[in-house]
Amino acid sequence: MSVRTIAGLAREGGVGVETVRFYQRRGLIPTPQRWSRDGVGRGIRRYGDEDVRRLRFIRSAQTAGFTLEQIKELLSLDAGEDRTRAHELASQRLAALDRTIGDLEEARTALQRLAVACASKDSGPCPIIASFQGETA
Amino acid sequence: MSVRTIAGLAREGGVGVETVRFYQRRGLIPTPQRWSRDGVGRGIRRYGDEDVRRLRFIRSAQTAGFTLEQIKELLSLDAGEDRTRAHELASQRLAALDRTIGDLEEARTALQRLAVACASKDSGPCPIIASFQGETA
DNA sequence: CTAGGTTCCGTAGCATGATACGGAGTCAAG
DNA sequence: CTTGACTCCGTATCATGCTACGGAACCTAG
Repeated sequence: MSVRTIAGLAREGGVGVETVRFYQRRGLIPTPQRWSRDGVGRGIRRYGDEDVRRLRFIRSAQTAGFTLEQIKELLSLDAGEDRTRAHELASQRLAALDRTIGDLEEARTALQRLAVACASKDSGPCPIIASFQGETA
Repeated sequence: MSVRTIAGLAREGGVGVETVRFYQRRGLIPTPQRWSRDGVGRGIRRYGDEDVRRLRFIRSAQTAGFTLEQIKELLSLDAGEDRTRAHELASQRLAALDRTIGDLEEARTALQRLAVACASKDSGPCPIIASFQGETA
């Protein structure tokens, strides 16, 4: 497939149509010209594979923890020459991501402690707050 | 230390005073009675160690990905008898957390690919979007 | 050529988690 | 017993990322 409407783009990107529009308003995705084959009306906008790639990149970058503003910058960098800036953004995010993953693994430990503590059939409350004590946090 | 004002509580919990108030309004932290030694005015509220523990628990639980609403439930469960519900909440979050950690590790790989790709001194744009392709997503 | 599903677009509203403001009350040091 | 910092409280505002609405234009199948 090579050309699609906004609904197709949204579907392939795994988001809703309104989300695509939202990204367009924020300047993350270009708003192509409206186009009609027969030249009668103003037509509707059509999207290509490049738009799908951009949209998917946005979702991935979000998972990596970039804000939409940063993603916007990354997208502009993708076309530019500023390797330094791109590297800087990536490194910073990588460091932050490692901290986050560490925090999450710590949280995971506490959560498992909690799950175990509340699994037994003993009566009485399970120590929810206490399960989260003793963290490096 | 055993008794403190809201500013002390906030400091020990690592949050701002307004955040403590916010949690009180949401019912996550109790609002103690106002108290004045000399019985003249209406006094101010004082907070104990238990409040500090609750506040710290809230921050930890947030890291684990619970929403404030869920944390509110956990806090009420901590005093109650419903081990089943507590276990359920913990298990669900644990599963979600594992998914998140997995996603983040995938993102980390992509990010590292990006950092490496943009580290070389070659001229020309570095393939930011392309660095995020080929994920399991 | 028409019916009804899409698209377009501006604007409004929502969910979450804070953060700020302002004025009156309270406290503690000097 | 004043002064300056802190507290209290209601209400307002913010930041992020969507999600919804409504009416006119557009497109396509029958």
